[in-house]
Amino acid sequence: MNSLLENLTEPQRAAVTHRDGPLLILAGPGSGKTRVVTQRIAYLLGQGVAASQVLALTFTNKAAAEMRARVEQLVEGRQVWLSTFHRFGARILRDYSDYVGLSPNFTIYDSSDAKQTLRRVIEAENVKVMHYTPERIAAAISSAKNRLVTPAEYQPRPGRPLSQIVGEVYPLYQKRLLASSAVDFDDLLLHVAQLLYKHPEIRADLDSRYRYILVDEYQDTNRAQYVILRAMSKDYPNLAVTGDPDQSIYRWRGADIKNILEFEADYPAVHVVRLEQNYRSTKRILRVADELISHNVQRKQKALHTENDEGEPVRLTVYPDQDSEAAGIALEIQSAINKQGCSPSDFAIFYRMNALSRSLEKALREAGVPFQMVRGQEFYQRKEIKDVLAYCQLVNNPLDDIAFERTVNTPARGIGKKTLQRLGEYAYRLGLPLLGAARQAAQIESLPKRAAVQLARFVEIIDRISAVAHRDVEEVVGTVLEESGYRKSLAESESEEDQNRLANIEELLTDARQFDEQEHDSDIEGGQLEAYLERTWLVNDIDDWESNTEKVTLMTLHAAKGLEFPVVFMIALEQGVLPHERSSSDPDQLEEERRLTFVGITRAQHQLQLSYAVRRDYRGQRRLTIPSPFLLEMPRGEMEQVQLATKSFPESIEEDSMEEFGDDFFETEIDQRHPSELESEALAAGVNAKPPAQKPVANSAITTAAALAVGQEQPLESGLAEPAVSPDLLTQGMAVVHPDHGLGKIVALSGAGKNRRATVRFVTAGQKRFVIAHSPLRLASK
DNA sequence: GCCTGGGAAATTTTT
DNA sequence: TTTCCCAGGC
Repeated sequence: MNSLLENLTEPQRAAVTHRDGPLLILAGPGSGKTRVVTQRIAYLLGQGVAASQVLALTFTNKAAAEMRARVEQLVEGRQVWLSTFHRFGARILRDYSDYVGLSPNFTIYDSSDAKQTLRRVIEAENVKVMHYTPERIAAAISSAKNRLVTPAEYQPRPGRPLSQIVGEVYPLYQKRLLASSAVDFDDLLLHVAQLLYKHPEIRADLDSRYRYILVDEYQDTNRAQYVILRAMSKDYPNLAVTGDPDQSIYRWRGADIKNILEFEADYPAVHVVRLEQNYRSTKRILRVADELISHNVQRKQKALHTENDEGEPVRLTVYPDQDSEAAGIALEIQSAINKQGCSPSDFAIFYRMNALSRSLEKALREAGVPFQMVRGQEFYQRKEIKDVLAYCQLVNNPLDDIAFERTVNTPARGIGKKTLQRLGEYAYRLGLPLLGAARQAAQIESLPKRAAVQLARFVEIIDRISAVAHRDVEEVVGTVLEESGYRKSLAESESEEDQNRLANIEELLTDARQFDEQEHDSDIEGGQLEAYLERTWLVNDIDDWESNTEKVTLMTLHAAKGLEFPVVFMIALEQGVLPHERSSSDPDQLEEERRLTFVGITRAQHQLQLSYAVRRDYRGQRRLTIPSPFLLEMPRGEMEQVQLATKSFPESIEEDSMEEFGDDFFETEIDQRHPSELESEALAAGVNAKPPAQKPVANSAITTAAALAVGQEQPLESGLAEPAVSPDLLTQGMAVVHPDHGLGKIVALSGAGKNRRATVRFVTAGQKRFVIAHSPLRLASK
């Protein structure tokens, strides 16, 4: 046990060994916070606390997985409950579902299901929504739920049309969810919070069941989470929270930074530990981060320091456009791997929005650098996967109308809009779920005989699946595929797209089998299927991000929180991107964007490059950019600027041709300045600008390599391909070249003339669909 | 009832 | 640029 504490600093040890009473760990980035939390768990167990009395809550699945692995290392085989808040909420709700009006086998709707439900409600009740989209309304409802405002409590504000609509829709929406025995993500917290304050005996029970609660990223908790934690720490106030106000980046989801700023007021007996020594980054990186974040007003003063090396200057690189930004980074990584023996996993590239990753993917692929992208909700969100899972969902919860609607005519079995409308009316009148109504199809007068028969057949399918619902998930899924005819309909299809779907479905079977093998000790009463479904709803991907794989990591700044990498690239530090344009009006939101930037910077251990592009194409539009104001808030003395610009810069924005890549595309000096470059110029002047020739060797070598390669790329490509052809001349099986994806083969064609589309399978980039007339596809020459 | 094509709208971050 | 929705034709 003592060895457990040996390598800890004094404050770390204090946090680990604090036994009873509230504990606030203010942990700066890279201060060993996760280590402290996991060791604390081990310490408590070592002190004789039962594993079942410890509850550790995180915000994301990634963090939970990471922590679980570390705890497992420290105390093998001791099962502490460690999960995300939402998953915890789901488990609690299973036990107490009837208290909140749910059945124990309730469904969890993801945002698109929730949106769909909202649509149905608006439609059915004929609510006037004016110009407000379902998304806007959903966001407003979500925000109310996060603030713990129930439908009954919601007060529309006069003069706020959106709130008037929400006041009308929110209760209907909630009623609909309950009727389907479904919850949305927010309900997982809202219901639990209500349960706790409405039922003192349940509160007391849970409070004593979880005597030691640890919370990670406490700065990101919202009102509902706050109330849940308070309720469970009354009789046993052994609540240990860790967090860093400077890393609060989920305000938009209702996170209330006050929760952590006022923790000491909430728990007067609190013991506060500050972890301010950073073990991750170089002094220079840390100073840049520290100086930037000091521009925030809403924060707790913190003295970050490190005993690490001074390190290299933080680099600020200006690229002419996003493609050279991507190519430059890709080549730099490539050369570091080849020449310096770095591993691809040493590198990470962060961006503000997923939409910014495209150029990077392309550039890395072309450079032959392996990478992994962390994108939320990949696999389980695919249409075919959701279709198949919807059958399982309906079998698991027959009240689930969304699942019914999704499955009833997928694959097509002749049950159309009219039939569904009539069925819906009947169900609504009698207060039945759609599946229940379908069981009575023969008695619905408005339904033609044929439609009634089809519905009855569908009900039979569901019943046949239900018959095996208690078996292993793989068998359930397999039965769905057979009985529903889903597999057959895909297998019969000629299109490559459907073949792909088929492959995905096979993957789902594999996933189900793995689940059966690994999670067989599940203690959920509803059995395997329910446990599996819960995972598909709350875990965003089958294979989450892997830290020990030999790949470069691409992710959003939000996803990067809690991670660290030797070398970090942050792209698009541009006004409107970082900070995001939707945050510019509100000072609070601007502070959050600054924190987001802070989070990104502090992920870097040894090297950090910030970059922006002078012009950037975004949703089809070319824009000249303005450098992020955050760059001006960073200490210039710690930074060095690299400017890659072009002589032959297009004079007008309309000019959409990029063909003038020449040998002199990259210049080390700016000869002819584009108006927008004046901005970057001004910035450059302050930032220790050095002529590239005098830069450190490593940098200049890389820069030159990047410049050369990018400069040559274009002629190389065009040399390989023929000029564009008329769309109708393309036939299946033809070899084509795409500037982004390289060589591919046409596997399917549809439409004609300028609407003719081609599905192309690329050698390296997988399968893509194009409108030929608008695509840069060329015939490959022999 | 089903499918296709055309047009319009919407684009942050995650459970 | 992509995605979603709807109308119209088969």
